[in-house]
Amino acid sequence: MSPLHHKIISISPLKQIETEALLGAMEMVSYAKNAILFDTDKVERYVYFIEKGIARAYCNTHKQQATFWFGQEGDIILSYNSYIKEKPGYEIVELLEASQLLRISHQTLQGLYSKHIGLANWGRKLAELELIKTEERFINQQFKTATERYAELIRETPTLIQRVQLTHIASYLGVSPVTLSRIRAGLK
Amino acid sequence: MSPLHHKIISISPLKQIETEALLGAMEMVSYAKNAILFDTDKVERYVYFIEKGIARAYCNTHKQQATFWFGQEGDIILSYNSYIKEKPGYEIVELLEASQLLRISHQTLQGLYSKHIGLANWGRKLAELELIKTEERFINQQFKTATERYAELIRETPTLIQRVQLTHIASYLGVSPVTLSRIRAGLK
DNA sequence: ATCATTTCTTAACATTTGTAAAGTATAAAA
DNA sequence: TTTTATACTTTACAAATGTTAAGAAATGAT
Repeated sequence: MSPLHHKIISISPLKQIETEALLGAMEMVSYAKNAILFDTDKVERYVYFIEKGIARAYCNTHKQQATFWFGQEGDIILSYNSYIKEKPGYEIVELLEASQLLRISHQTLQGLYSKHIGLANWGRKLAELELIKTEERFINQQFKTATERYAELIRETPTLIQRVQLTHIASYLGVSPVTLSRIRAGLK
Repeated sequence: MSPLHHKIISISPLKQIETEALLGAMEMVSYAKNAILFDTDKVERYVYFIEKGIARAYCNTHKQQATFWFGQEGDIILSYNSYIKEKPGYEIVELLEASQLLRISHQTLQGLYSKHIGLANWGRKLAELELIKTEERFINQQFKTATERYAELIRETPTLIQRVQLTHIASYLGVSPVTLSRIRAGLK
């Protein structure tokens, strides 16, 4: 069992049969660098877990690409908007490197949720963990300065800076590339 | 069955026995105006639904009270941080009016989740819906101006402005009270 | 009703951030 | 390698926001 498999099933305690049902329903897919995984105006049919690669989610606002999420190995890629509301998502997900992803269709997952109580609680825990992450990022975004957030980013995900171009980091931090340059110059 | 009860059980399809188990485990509690519902450094034991009243969640940052959430009738009050991690939350929840809340203990809820698959999926849906809300607010916060966000707030929750003082609204929008005054003056 | 307190607005000034443009560095392509 | 394109930094200036302080409005208490 791969580290990714292990991470997926350790989200919540599962019975043997539930583990097999979940992992058995997943398949590995490969994408080239710069591939668009999700696009706006499409209802996304799959949930993905990143085995290898890096992903970026962004919205197209007034003439800008507004980056609001990065995913690396072990992270989940999921349009909750598209998934819950069964409407086209507002986000675009792009793969910044050649990537390998583990995927499972929403339809299959729904079937598993309605059959196995362990998997229903697994899905609950998954959503709850994602919610905490989003909530923490929201609070950080609103009440810390861009300088503090950049320092945190370096501390907590130092590899990200090396793998992602700074224009995307700037957008993610909610400042212009110029301001990010000034922040970086000031921290030296 | 009250409108709040109805809203709670319509989150996800439940069997009769599940509906009864969930609603039967809830109790109504009353709080005075300005009561502190959650405090930092305490692990919160209950989840609340607002029957009547209005609530505000905030963090204490460098000399500021940073408001990041308001709840009104029908909304859920839940410290996911405290709940999932079983650690003290970072947030304080204050009731801005005399309030009536429906509550259920985390412990009871966990028991229901492990017994009834319908309730496990109800809890999943609940977390997923909260996640979408948080995600949307995050994106709004990062990529819209304070003026746009204030206009949206008036459009979508007009009663909020009347029930909550503007310093809290300003904090919620991520700007100073002075800037909010300027925004309001500009929209006339 | 009157007084005291709190909240909101307005103004002046300082600071920060964005925009535009130029230059430098890096990476990709021929 | 040379050329081309892209990404990053720096500068100068404009626009927006924060801070402080003062006055107006609203609220609460006696």
